[in-house]
This record gives sequence, C-alpha cells and structure tokens, in this order.
Amino acid sequence: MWAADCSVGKGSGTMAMITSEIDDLLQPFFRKILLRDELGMEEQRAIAAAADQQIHFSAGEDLVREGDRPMRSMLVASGFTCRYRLLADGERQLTAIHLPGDFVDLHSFLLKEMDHSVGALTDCTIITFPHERLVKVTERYPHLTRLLWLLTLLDGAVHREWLVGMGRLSATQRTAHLICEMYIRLESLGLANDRRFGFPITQAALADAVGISTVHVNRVLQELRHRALIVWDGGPMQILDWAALAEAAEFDDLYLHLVQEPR
Amino acid sequence: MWAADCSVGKGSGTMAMITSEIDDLLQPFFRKILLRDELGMEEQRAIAAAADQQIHFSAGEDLVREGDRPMRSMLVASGFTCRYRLLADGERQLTAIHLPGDFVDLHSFLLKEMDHSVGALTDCTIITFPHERLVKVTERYPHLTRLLWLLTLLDGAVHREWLVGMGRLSATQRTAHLICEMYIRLESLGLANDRRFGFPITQAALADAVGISTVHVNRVLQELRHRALIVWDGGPMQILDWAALAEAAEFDDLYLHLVQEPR
DNA sequence: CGCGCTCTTGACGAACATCAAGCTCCGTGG
DNA sequence: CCACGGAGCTTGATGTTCGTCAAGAGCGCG
Repeated sequence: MWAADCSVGKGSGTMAMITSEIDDLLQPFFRKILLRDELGMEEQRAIAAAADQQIHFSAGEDLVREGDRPMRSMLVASGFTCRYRLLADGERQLTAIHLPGDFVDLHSFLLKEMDHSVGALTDCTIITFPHERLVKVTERYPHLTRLLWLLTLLDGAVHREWLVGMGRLSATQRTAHLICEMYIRLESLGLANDRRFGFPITQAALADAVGISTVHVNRVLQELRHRALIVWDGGPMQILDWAALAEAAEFDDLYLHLVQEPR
Repeated sequence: MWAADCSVGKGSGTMAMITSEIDDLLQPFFRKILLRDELGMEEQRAIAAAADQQIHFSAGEDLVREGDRPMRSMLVASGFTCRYRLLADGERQLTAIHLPGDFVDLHSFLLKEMDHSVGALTDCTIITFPHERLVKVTERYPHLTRLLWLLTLLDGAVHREWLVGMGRLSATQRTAHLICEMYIRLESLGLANDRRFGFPITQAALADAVGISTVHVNRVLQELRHRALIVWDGGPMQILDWAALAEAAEFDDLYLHLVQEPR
C-alpha cells in the first residue's frame, strides 16, 4: 500500500545556500508571518542565519517518518506536503496539508519523537533548520520565539477546524471546506487569485484528507461540479461560486487568524 | 440547544490566592511538565508568580467563547473542561477534553481571538494567568517558554490523533480510544489507577466528543460492555481488559509524549 | 503495444442518523 | 407523603450516507 512504495527521501540535491537564495526561499514564510504581526529586520536575519540546507523531494517521498527523531526542522519553500498517519489495515489519514511558508516539523523541535509522518504531495523544496540553532533563537529572540510558537498554534487551529468538519459535516461539506481553506491560505500568500489555484493532487490523496473512500470522493466532486461550484479536471481548481461554496461548507476564515496585530 | 442554556460564567467565587494555595493548585501542572522535562525551582516560582486568581465554574458554564479576546489564559486545577464549536444547526463538536494541569486557552495568549469556545464538563477550578505576565515569562525564561510551547504542541498531537480516529476508525473504536486516552492521561498525573477513573460526563457529551449521535453512543457503550471491555454505569469508568480495549482502538500512547528529556 | 495509475460507474451492504416512544432516577413543590 | 416534571438513558423502526466490490475507460510511459 502506502508504506511500501515510498522511501524516506534524503531528498535529491541537498545543497548549501548563499544568502540571497535563502531570502528568496523564505519569502512565503516572511509573508505568512507579516500577515499576522510585524517582523523586524534583525529577526528576519536571525531566521535566515538559522537556515541550513535546501532539499528537494519528489511527490510521494517522505520527509520524515513516525518514530523518527529529527535533529532539524523543515520549512516548505515550494510545493505541497502533508502530515499523515497509517492505520493497521493500511488506510491513510491526512491531518494537515502544508503550503510554502509552512513549517512541517517545527513540532519535532520540542516533541522530539515524531508521532506522525510527513510526505510530499507534489515535488517540493524544503529548507532545514538545525534544532540547536532554533534553541539559540529562543534564547535570544523572545518575540520571534512567540511568532514561531504562533505558527504551531495556527496548525492546531486548522486541526480543530478539520475535527469539527470530520465529526459534524458531510463528506461534500468537508471537501468544499478544504477547497475554501486551500484557496484562502494560498491567496493570502499571493500564490493564488481569481478564485483559482493549482491543486495537483490525486483524488485518492483528497480522500485521505477528508476521511472518505476514493470512490466517494469522486462522487462528491461530481456533485460539486453539477452544482456549478467548482471546475477541477486536470487543470487548476477553479471556484465558480465562492459564496455558495463557502456557505455549503460553513466556511469562516476566523480560524486562520489573518489579522495583523502585536503577538 | 446548547448555546441558549449556558451563560458565560464569570464563574462564582473569584478570589485572590495565597502562595501555598497556588502551589497546591499548580501541582497537576508541574507534574504534567515534570513527566516530560525538568523544571527548576526558579521556573516554578516564575509560574506561580504569574498566576492571578482562582475561579470556580459549574458544569455547563462556558469559560470563554468563540469570538472573545481574553486578556488572560486559564489553567485547569480541578475538574474536566472541553473545547468545542457549535454548527449552524446547533450541533456541537468537541475538539479536546482537558484535565487538571492543562492550559485551556494558552492559545488565546498568541492567537488573540478565540476560534472556539471552552466549556466546563464538570464543576471545576481554574487559575488565571494575565497575558502581560506571560509575555514577561517569555522575555526572561526561554526554557520555560519552550515548555509552555510544548504544552500547546501536545494539544496539537492529541488533535491529530482524534483526526485520524474520526477519519478512519469506527464509532466503537473512537470511543474505546478516548477511554484509553483519558485513562493514560489521568494515570500519568496520579489522578487514576487500577484501570479505573471518575468520568462524570453525559453520554451526550461523549457523543459530541467522538462525533456521533447520542443514540449511537449508547449502542456503542453497550457493545463495549457486552464485549466485557468496560463497566460504566453511574459509577467510575472501569476498564476490564486494557489490552483488548487498546487493541480494538489501535491505541498507542506515543502521541502523548510521556518521555522525560531536555526540551 | 502493453502496463500501471487514475478516474469513473453500478450494485450492494454496513454503519450510522433520525424519529419516536418509554424508561429510570431524582429533585421540587403541593 | 406523593404527584409532577425534567434530564439522561434505552430501545425499536426506518432512512440516508458512505464503504466495498467489481469492472471498465482514458491516458501517459516504457
């Protein structure tokens, strides 16, 4: 099933970085933070200085595995990744989808042992941050520390939103909700506009995200298409009627905390 | 339904505390941390000094509501509380159950606006921590800051575990899983032993936690009783066959990170 | 050309929701 | 003391949602 056919990638093309390149790769990350607070130049330099390598992963590869004890945390610079767990019967459940600017295992910095795996949904580029450098950041930059903490709290907020959907919304509503969430998160980073975004994942992966079978996700998508809410067939995901889609999903972006204020 | 009959409690009996009383109330909290790292005397004093008031809430009252912007965070000293959200049709979904020693809205410290509500499942006692004092903790005590951060990461880990269950386990498995989780968390704090613990919540609340109807939760409990896995009828929850219950639920306590090591 | 992956469709069954009613327990007021 | 009412628990009948099984179609790739 899933465990068998994807190796833990060391990732192809590990390489050291020059300063201007780091700054480019960190842009989505800075943007994500600047949507929610201010970030001083010194703090930006501190983050850039804590960055180590960039690594490329191919779709399907694992960045880290349940049970690992990574010595570094990973930030997505490009591409889509996901957190997931496998069950006894081989079924898979995603617990988050991560975009450029997201730390995927800042958790391991303090939790130490991974309680879930992280995989690449598409080809992606990652920046690594050695834990010992992150410790130093927390020793010297309290405000920056609070911002990193905030990022993990945002992950928690998204987890809760997914939980509510899983418990109380229909498969169609959850799927619509995920589409809304992906769009708002991408648009806030400047990576999408016009109610349209690239979403190059399989229906099977989408099924694992919303917690249904691949057969059923297919029918759900047909329903969303027939109700003229979306177009998604090989090309980008296009939202035809945002208001209707958001209402169907009971989507409210409060939980994404897209408000700039002192933290 | 739910929103109507429970007011936001200011809580009865707000009162200032004397030092020895604070220390008593903080015991479950210290214990929770000491299960996962060391905590110096100075750090313990710093936390105690940041505490402000104690407040009592009655079962059914809300501690904070979605949309609030609290100026303080709350730590449970006794009793059970829950995070939850209400949906358009009045249905409720819990996203976490909190025990003594748990911070229930350390999140609001950085997220600012509450994206969910917190309610008292039983009568409970709370200790409040003004946000401005928590800021000072993060400015002066980096290691303690990391520990507070860790606590919110643990919340996230539990969220993910629930998500996996909601997506891929049956109602019976999720219920069994929650029982296992409650027991291990309570036992680790010294608040339960002998495979038995007080669990004074209604079947309706349990249904809201596992995301099913009250009728179905009743049938699930009967199944667990008939399979001789638990006893739960008015008295404490008693686990008759831990191994079988944990196996049925695919329960593994890794996600609770009950390992003492430097963070 | 053939193989594998993804998407699609139909038939059927299992898990769970909903609706409705009755039960027990317990506190309250007459 | 008992009647009453409410909250929580229990049970049965019925319907919907979604999973499973099976098969086939389209498409890229070696």
